[in-house]
Amino acid sequence: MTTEVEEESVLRPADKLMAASISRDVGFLLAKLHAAGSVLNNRALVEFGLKERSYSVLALANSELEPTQREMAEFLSLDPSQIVALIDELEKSGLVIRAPGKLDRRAKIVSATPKGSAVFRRAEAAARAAESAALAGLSDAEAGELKGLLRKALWSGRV
Amino acid sequence: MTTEVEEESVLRPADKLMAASISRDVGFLLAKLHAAGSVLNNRALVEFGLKERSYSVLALANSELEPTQREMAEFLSLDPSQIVALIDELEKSGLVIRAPGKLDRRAKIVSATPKGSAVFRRAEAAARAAESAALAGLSDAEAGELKGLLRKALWSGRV
DNA sequence: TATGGATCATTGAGAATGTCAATGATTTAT
DNA sequence: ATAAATCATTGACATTCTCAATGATCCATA
Repeated sequence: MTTEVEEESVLRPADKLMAASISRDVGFLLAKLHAAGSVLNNRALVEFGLKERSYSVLALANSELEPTQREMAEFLSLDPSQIVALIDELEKSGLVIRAPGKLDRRAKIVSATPKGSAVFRRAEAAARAAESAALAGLSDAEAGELKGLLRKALWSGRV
Repeated sequence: MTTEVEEESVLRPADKLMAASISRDVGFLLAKLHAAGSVLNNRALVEFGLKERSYSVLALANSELEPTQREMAEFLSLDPSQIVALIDELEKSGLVIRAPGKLDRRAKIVSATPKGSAVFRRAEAAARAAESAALAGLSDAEAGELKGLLRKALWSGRV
């Protein structure tokens, strides 16, 4: 997520490397598209005091699913200790609260405060716009297909 | 890329969070699939002394495209200084060499040594297997579609 | 109902990565 | 010729990753 994203769709020198075999590697393509999207995402989220990571935590907290921190960690592919830090931040900002799990008091259920919900709704709109920008090369139908394929790859048997 | 990847396709507790709005976010899906794939990739590459990063650099060096370090940095979405470190490693292992650019002697063209090519060929096979595993939920046709959509999103106008 | 082992959030340490500014060598533009 | 720009490199610093240890709580079983 280092290099800048060009506003214009200019033919850049490095694009000659598209011919290399690595550019048929899905892992590489995922990383590159994600990197480009992250720049746009973080740029869109900064006005809400959020980054991609804290945004995704807030999104889960804002759901009605009552996620525990551990569930968040697994779902977001992060270490539990990273979730602690992210939630500390969000809690300090008054966007989420921790509550002991109902069945299991070791676990902590994270939920958005009214303020957190309000911020999330606005941030979500900004994130959607950033996503559109990142997928500008695709039609709406293609973007939908992409989403569907990614979801299927992740949760094929389990959906 | 923290949490382990399950071998079996078991329904896990955190999967309930699929219902959250964030799981319709392409950025999130890209990150998650990439994280899962990275685990498999790095596991497959370790026997060659490579990681995902050094593998991708070696792949570019192994092409006939004579990439400069700067082109590699841009193409791989990395900072030029990270490329320096990666190539230092690969060069120390005798897998690549630096040569001054023909037109521009400031630039350095990185290319694979015969040993580097040999290692790459074997690593590539392992990486392909890892990719298949990461995309086990998709048919071959779907995997191809996914690849095509990712490439189009990245290089729409410029292909 | 007690006890041992497992799982939760949390902390902290150290490694790996990301980010950025400064440098000398070269190129490009004037 | 000179000035500005670009390349690889270095080094400093911030962020993120990874892992092991801890106290609290849960679960299984004797």
